[in-house]
Amino acid sequence: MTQKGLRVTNQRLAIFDAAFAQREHFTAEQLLDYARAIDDSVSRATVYRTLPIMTESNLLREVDIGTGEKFYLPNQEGSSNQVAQVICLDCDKIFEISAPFMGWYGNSVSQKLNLTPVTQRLQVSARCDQWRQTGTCPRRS
Amino acid sequence: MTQKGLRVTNQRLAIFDAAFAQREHFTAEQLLDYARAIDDSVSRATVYRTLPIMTESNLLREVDIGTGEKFYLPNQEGSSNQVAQVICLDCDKIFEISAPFMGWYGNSVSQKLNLTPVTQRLQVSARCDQWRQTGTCPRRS
DNA sequence: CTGCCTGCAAACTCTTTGCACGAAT
DNA sequence: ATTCGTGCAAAGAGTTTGCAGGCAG
Repeated sequence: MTQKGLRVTNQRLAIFDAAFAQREHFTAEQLLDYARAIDDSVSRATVYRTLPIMTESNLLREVDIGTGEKFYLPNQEGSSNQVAQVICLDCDKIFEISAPFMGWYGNSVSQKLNLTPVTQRLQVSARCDQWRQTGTCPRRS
Repeated sequence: MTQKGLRVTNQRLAIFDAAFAQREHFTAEQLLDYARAIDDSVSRATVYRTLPIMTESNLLREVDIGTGEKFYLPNQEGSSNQVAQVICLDCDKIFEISAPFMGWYGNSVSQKLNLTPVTQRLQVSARCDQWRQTGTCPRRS
């Protein structure tokens, strides 16, 4: 791990383990809780200093849905950047959906400006009809 | 303007005029400056209280590109919600591009979850090759 | 040992809000 | 006269940073 001059500390290990144990989106504050359950010496500052390292290494993906706080998700192997987020307005859950057409779309849209696309995000806010009627959210990816 | 119990104040007029005079994206802070040039009694609080009124009335469109601050743009007539934002990573400019197929994509992605799409956003980050080579950004919508 | 890493707390940015005054209807 | 709108300043949420000490290498 010293490849890039990064040191292996107990705090970083706890944060890494906590992050990779998650199967759903989490916030910085939640990650702090999870990491402290492993090593209670982890501080908020270290979490905030470690998150950029992990996202820049493509270990985590950062998801900003415009709610003030950022969400993170472990980057599964094989998960590309061709992913759309569907946010359910009824249960506030974030679903990640494969969107293979997005690459083409980003290209087509960028070409009009003579630009080269780097990243692209499709974000859909949606309602769950079943939830509104029955009070239960049947489909949870 | 009293249709909805809203009062016509000099501050609101200044903010409205300042907003509609813009042809590019602006922030709340910039709008404060512009409005104060018209009526220097306008306060930051009033700008922040007026912006939600204008976006909910569809007079302005709110654009969040995940940089911490929100951007706003006067809603031109005929501009639909089928619009994608292309952010140039070199000049930080935000381009609004018509994206007529977005509705279909939102549907297709939501259907996998049995959800009904409400709003959708496509955001592309891109590089300007010409800017990186020549130092000038030739294409500006 | 050296220098990166850490916790703490303060600082920062953007936005929201409580309060008493002021102005539109 | 009534009620809504306003400025001010403080509060708030989420995130970043300066500093002195600590630990990996």
